[in-house]
Formats: sequence, C-alpha cells, structure tokens
Amino acid sequence: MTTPPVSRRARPAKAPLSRDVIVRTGLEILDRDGLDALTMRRVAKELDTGPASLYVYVAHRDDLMTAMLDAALAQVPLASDGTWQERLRALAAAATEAMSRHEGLAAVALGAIPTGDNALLVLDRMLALLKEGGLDDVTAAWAVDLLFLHVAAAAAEQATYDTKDTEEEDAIAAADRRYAALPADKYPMITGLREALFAPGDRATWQLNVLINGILHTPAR
Amino acid sequence: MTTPPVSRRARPAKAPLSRDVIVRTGLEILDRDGLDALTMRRVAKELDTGPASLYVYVAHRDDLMTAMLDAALAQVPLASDGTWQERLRALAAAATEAMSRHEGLAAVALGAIPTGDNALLVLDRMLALLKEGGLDDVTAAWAVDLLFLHVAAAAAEQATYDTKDTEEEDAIAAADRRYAALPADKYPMITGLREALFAPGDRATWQLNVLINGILHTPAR
DNA sequence: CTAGGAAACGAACGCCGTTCGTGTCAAACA
DNA sequence: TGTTTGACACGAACGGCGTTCGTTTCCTAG
Repeated sequence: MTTPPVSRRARPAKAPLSRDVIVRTGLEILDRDGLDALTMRRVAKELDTGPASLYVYVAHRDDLMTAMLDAALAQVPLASDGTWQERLRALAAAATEAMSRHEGLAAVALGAIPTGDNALLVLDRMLALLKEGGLDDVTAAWAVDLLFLHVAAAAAEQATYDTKDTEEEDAIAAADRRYAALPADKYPMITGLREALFAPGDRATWQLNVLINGILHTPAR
Repeated sequence: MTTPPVSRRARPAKAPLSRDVIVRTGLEILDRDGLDALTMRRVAKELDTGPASLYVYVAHRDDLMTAMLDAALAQVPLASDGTWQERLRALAAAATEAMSRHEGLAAVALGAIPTGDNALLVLDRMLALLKEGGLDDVTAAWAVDLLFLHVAAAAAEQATYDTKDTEEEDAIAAADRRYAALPADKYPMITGLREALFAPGDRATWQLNVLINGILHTPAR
C-alpha cells in the first residue's frame, strides 16, 4: 500500500518476455560477467522482472543453459571449402570455438546426446562429410560420436583457460613450476620430457588430425 | 543454556577430523547419494560436526573435489601386460572407469592441467608407454594431452549416463525417438543413418583405438 | 461488457558456500 | 607445577541461490 502503482508507461515500454529474449539475455550475462553471474535472479533483473516470471518460458536453469548452448551453436558456419577433411576440420574447429566462447556451455554438451536443432545441423553436416570420405555407415556414426565428444571437451578446456588465465598468473606457468619440482625417481618421464610437455604449437589442429587419421585407420568393430 | 553439555564420551569417541577422512567421506556421499548431495554441510553432518570445521583442512568445495578426484585416481592399476598398445588401452580404460564411477569428478579434471599425485602417476605411465611405442618426445607429450582430455570427457559422459539412466526411461531411447521424428529434408544424414547412429558395440575401446592409431599416423607439427 | 485464462510477479521456503568470533584443550614453556 | 599459546573446533550468521505458491494483472474471445 505504500508504493503508488507507477504507470508502466513511465518507462519506455518494457519489452515482453519470451524464451528467446531470456536465452539472449542469458548469453549476454554469461559473456559479460561469467558463469557465476548466470543466475535466474540475475537474468530476471536484467529483464526488469522477478525470477518467478522466467519459469513460464524456461523449466530449470539447466533448460536455460541447454537453450543457450543451442543458440550459440547457431553461429557455427556449416559450409566452407577444400577437401572433405579440411571442411571437417573447419567445422569441428568452428563448433569448438562457438562453445568455448561462452563459459560453461561446453559442460552442458558433455553429458547429453545432442538434441538441439543447431547441434543436430552440425551433426548432420559432419555425417555428410564423413560419408563423403568413404566411410561405412557405422564407422561414420561412431566417428561423429567421438568428434562431438572431443569438440565439447576441447571447448570446455579452452573455456576454463580463457576464464582463469590472467588472474594472478598463467595456469601453464604454475603447472610448469609444479612439474619442475617433481621427484625424478617417482615421475621419471614427466621430469625427463618436461620441455616437450609444454612445447608450444597448434595442438588443437593436431588433435583433429589425429582423430581424422585414426578414424580412417580404424573401422568400427 | 538449554542443552546440558553432553559428554563427548557418551558417544563412541568421535574420530578426529583430517583432510583424509573428509575426502573419504565426500567420496562416500558422492557414491551413495550423488553430486547434488555432496555439500559441505552434508559432509560435515556425516562427520558429526558443523560446516565451518571442514575449512581447516579444505580451502573450498572445489579443493575438496580436486582432492576427491585424486583419491579416486589412486585406484587406477598402473601395470598390466601385453603390447604397449594393449597396456595403454588398459590404462586409459581404467582411468576412465575410476573417474566415471564418481559422478562429477570427471568435470573437475576437464578444466585443469593434472597436478595431483596420482593423476601424475597415470600421466607418467602413459608417457612411458608412448615412448615405448617409439614416438618422439613432442608427439608423446601432445598425445598424453589428448588422451587425458579424452579420458576425462569419456568419463564425464559415462557418469551422466549412469546417473540419469533408469530414471523414467533410457536417455538413448528418448534420443532415438527424437531422431526418428526429425524432418528428412533438413537432417538427411541423421534420418538416413539413424540405425547406425544407435548401433550397439564397444565404442569406448574403438575410440581408444582411433586415438592410438591416429597418434601413430600423425607426428606433431 | 464480461468471463476466462495465460502471463507476471511478490513473497517465501529450504537450501547453499563461506566467514567471523569465540570457545576448548593439549602441549610448550617458565 | 602453573601459565601461556596456538591450533583446532564450531555456533551463528551473511548473502546469496533455485524453485514454488498464490495472487494479481491484463488481454482476448464471446
């Protein structure tokens, strides 16, 4: 009874709620302030409402994050050129990039069979490229499985590096010092190969090459 | 002033707190009641104390989970027999198994360079096997990187299946129905290869074979 | 003009991780 | 032996969180 009902017209006509704006707002918050800031309350506040209002369009926080993941995957370009292997590498790299750009989304992808519209488009495209490479059906199917797993994992790893880096110091430098201090008798290989372990280079591309070459040399069953 | 100070001797001499018992208790709770039940308060209650007491031995919940991960990795048998490839497969499979047996621990491993004692032992052993296979230093180093990433990812995936399965219905069956309902013009490969996509078989072993074969056919740089 | 139903939302519930300040108690020292 | 000290233990609280319930608001269809 204390607050006089301020006319809604006082402010510039609040945009109506919808699943889409909620997902978009979630991505904005995630990108701007990180995973910890992505709370239902925070999303609601950004939309100038209360948390309860979100639950009309979103079942749980997890549901929201799944939707955000698929929205992020909409950015993956499905076509490029070159050999089928080059196109497959490009596709996988793009998917990794899209997922790693938003902290925490990759983790959502790790525990679930892809069902989002855009995830399925990527999957479909991957299957096409593998078939173009001459693989039999089952090998191609198992291969997309493995590729998706790798893409999600690589994105998760990359995302945490992007996040934790430059706070205090490089995580790699810390690990390097840790490895340097290991007892050589208990960890002979690590101490012996320490330089190689931290050798610079494009590991991501190498990893994709490993997967593709491995798939070509390993028929299913 | 209401509760008379019950003698500690009334109960069977409470075990003293320590980092180890906290970690062990955490693992018990995780295995018995799942990731959601793994709260500081719950661990404290199990140890018949308050949450504040844990912070003498554990810095954060994350610190606890990292310690739990390394404790779980202590169970990985480091030796087996056969060719170096067979031993490498066995080692990777054992590590995956150990991590997947405890829901959520694999996720901890995904975003961090391994630094735990037991994780490093596994890593050292892997390096030794790869060198035994005749790989050069850098390729071996990059290979353990990839293998660890895969092990963590595969464990994370496996753990979520173990958890979510048999509640309501199989997740795979749900995905199968979803794929069956897809429009064939937008997702031609998925609809065409649906049978292959859900073909049964030992995918885990095949994936490890892909990695090993790929590594052998893909020198670093 | 009214009835009905979907959307919005204020308030609350029962949790959570973590911190602070105060007790407790055994070992170390005088 | 008496006293100090410092590590450990912990009760209480802070400021959050996800989610639900019951009510109010408002648009639409009749």
